[in-house]
Order: sequence, then structure tokens, then C-alpha cells
Amino acid sequence: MIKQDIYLYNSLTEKKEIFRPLNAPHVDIYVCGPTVYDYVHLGNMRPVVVFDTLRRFLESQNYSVKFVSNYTDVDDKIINRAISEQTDTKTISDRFIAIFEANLHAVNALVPTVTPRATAYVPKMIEFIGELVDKGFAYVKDGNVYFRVTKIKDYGKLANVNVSELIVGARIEENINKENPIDFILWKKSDDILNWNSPWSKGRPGWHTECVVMINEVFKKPKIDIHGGGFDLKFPHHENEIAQAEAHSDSLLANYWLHNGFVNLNDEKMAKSTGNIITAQDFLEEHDGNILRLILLSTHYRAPLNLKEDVINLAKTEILKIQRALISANLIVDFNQLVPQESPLFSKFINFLSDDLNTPNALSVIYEGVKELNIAVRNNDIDETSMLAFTIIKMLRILGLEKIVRVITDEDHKLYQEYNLARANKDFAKSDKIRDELIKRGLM
RNA sequence: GCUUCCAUAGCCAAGUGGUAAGGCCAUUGACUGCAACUCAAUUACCGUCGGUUCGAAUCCGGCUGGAAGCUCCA
Repeated sequence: MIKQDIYLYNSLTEKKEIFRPLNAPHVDIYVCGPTVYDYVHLGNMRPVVVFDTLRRFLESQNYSVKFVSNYTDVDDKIINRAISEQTDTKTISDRFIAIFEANLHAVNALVPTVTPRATAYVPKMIEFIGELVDKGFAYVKDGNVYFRVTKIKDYGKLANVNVSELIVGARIEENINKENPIDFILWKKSDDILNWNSPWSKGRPGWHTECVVMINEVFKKPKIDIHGGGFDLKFPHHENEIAQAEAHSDSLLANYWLHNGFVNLNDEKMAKSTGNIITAQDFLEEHDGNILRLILLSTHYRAPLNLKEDVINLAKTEILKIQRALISANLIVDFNQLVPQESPLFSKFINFLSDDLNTPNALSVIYEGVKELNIAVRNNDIDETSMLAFTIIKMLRILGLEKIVRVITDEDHKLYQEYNLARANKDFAKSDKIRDELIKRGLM
């Protein structure tokens, strides 16, 4: 039973639309994953957290989600790295996939239903490209295959770019092989260390083709519900995916195109080219993954997010605030026996998430709950405490922040009771000693 | 050059036509054996100029400042 209407901002139409899956309650989501040639940086973690949260939210609303995120393991950068390290590309890919997956785990992202690797689908890509050639949407030149963009009448509809202006824009590299400067490559002739035989040449597929084919193959259909990724992928990557899907299957590939904003570092774009980056690995070695997750959810997913020291400290403080409230609640109610009853706050929370995944507002509901919980605990209102704790934990789980909930042991309970007893007996020397221990355990 | 987007308190950040959510910080008070925690109270006319409107942070236009895309990129 689906609970209520959900609105999502669709980049394709540039407006919020009511979300209607093609085959409810099933939802198909594809998110462009990383090219696995190096450590990912914090910017790469944004789509991970955003779309994982979308998935969790949809599942909480009783949708059954097939969540697919690929690994691009066919790429010049991987080849170059493999050559410079005198190894093969698979070694490089495997290494950085493992690191990336550890990063995903650290931010408590659910494991995707499927994580296809481009290398596993190359024969299908060759087949796909062949069909485009047969249909006249692609042409072969010197062993390379290019997509004939002019065959797509409204090319540019996603990124809102104009073909003639693009050409005038002149930053497109001159390539005399192409019929048109904006045509993009589907098959690249190459005898590098990573290549496949094709009817046109020994070579490898183009990046834009990889995603389309993986979507077609993994979902076994030409059109899915949601396609996500960073803003920068809108053009040309997603635009070109759409063009190929239209040519191949007369489909726009996905009904809803979602794009997350960028992460800036100290007011500058986070980019490897300028060296202004923090790798996810480095950040997560220094800070808890929940901190990163909270930071990424504290700003609406489409807005830019500026990372700096203050923001990290703020996230730490906020997590502590939630933790403290739940600990004090846990000291008077058993979390294993919470009455499964939701506070009215819960529907407010869901309403915010239903409005284009407004996580900042959703978080504000959690803080509201925290305040109510603190009051309930102080009043020793067991029923209210139980209900609020249940509700807050449920909300945290939907945001993927449930790991911040501390587990209180029997020993902790006992210690706390001793503390209260000592205070009641005005044995302050003893109570202060216990207090130190409680603080040490993070319980006060 | 072309195309988009953004500009809300010391900081983070919602709100997109009816007189500014939430959090951090700060100040004051309550609670406390002292403290911490917690609770309560206080703190913004929304970059700027002009227009539309009974009414605008919210719509339109100019200006200033900033960002992104047009090339690999989350």
C-alpha cells in the first residue's frame, strides 16, 4: 500500500512532478557510478548519499526499489594508471572499487541491488552500436563509430543546450573524422592494453554508450523510472544517453532525471584538476561516516554545498545532540521494547521528504522530536518517551543515520543508577567519580 | 562569447505571493551539591535599484557579486 504522493524535481521538464512509477510498487533507479581509476573525493559521495536516501525513503513508503549503480572500468585514466603501475586495468579497477565500497559502507549506504561493470557488457555494447549503425544513427569512420546527433530532432532537451550554439561555442575539439563537431564517439579504435574486437576495429566503447547499454541489460527494459547523477553529467553524458536511447528504442531512457548539486571546498569547486579536493577515504579516516552523511543531507540535494571546518563541527554537534537525547531516553526506557507508535511528527517528516526529498526540513523535524524527547524524559513520561524514541529512530533510519544511536548496556544502566543513588545520599565524592566514568563512556 | 543557476541573521540552512522554519554560536533565566546536559526567553524586514500587486524574500527588469555547463568530471 503506497502511502502518499511524492514529488520529484525532473531535470527534463525543469519542474517538480508527482512521482508515478511505471510499474508501482516497483521502482527502477539507476545512478551513474564512479570511474574507478583513483580514490573518489567528497563530491562523489553526494550522489551516493542522496540517492541512497531516496531509495530508503521510497522503501519506507512501501515501494520495492531496484537500485543500480555502475562502475566505469573502461576509461583512458584507468589504462594510463595501469600502464604507469605496470599492471593490468582490472587490478586498478578492483582496487578502487574495493576502496569505494568501503566508503559506501562508512556512510551507511545500502548495497545497490546490482553494480554492473562496463567491462562485463562490452559484447552487448558492440551489438547496440551495430544496431545504431544499421538504423543510420551512427556512422563508421576509420574504425571509429560516431553518433549522428543531427538525427535527433530535439537534441539538447535535457541540458537545454542549443546545437547551433554549441558549434559556435567552439570549445569542441576539431575532429575531421566527424561529420559534425557535436557528434560523439560510440566506439573508439585503439590498441591500448584494454580492447575488444568489433566489426569496425579493435578498440573500446565510448563512455556514453556504457550506461545506456547497462541500463537496458540490467533492467531488461528500455525505460526506467529514475536516472540520477551529478549536475555535471547532464551534459553531455546524460544528454547523449537520451539521444542513444531515442535512436535505439525510441525511449527517453528514464521518466525522471534527477541531478544533485556540487560540493565546494572552502568556497571553491572541488576538482582534481585544481587539487582542491578531500578524498572520501581521507575524510572518513578522520571523521565518522555519519558526520559526512549528515552534512550531505543538511543541504537540499539540488543546491550547492560548501564544505568547511565550521560545517564539519556543526554536524558533530548536531549528532551529539541527537545521541544525548536518545541516551537519556534509553536510561529510562528499554529500546528493545518500544511501543511501535508514531508521534504526529512522523507524518510531518514524511511530508517534507515527499516534497522533492527535502532532507533539511526533514532533519528539522528530528530536532523538534529531540526537544520533545528531552522534555518527556525530564518529566519522566515513559509513554511519551517511548513513542518519541521510536519515532526518532524510525526517522533516522529513513535518512540512513540510524547508526548514530548508541547502545546502552546493562552495565551502563547500573552505573547510572549508582550515580543517582550516590547523589540522593549526598555522597558527592562517589557521584563525581561515577560521573567521570559516565562522561568517559559518552553517556553524559 | 553562448546557456543555466545562486545571493536569507556571526555560521549552517528551509521557505518561492499574505507580513521570515530548524540547528549551531551568543546573552539572560530555570534546574543542579557544583557542573555538564536539558528547558525557557531574546537575536534577520531576506545583495542592490526599480516595476507589477491590496500585499513580495517569494513574480518581472536593471545592477553588483558568486558558481556551473559548453572538454574528462558526482
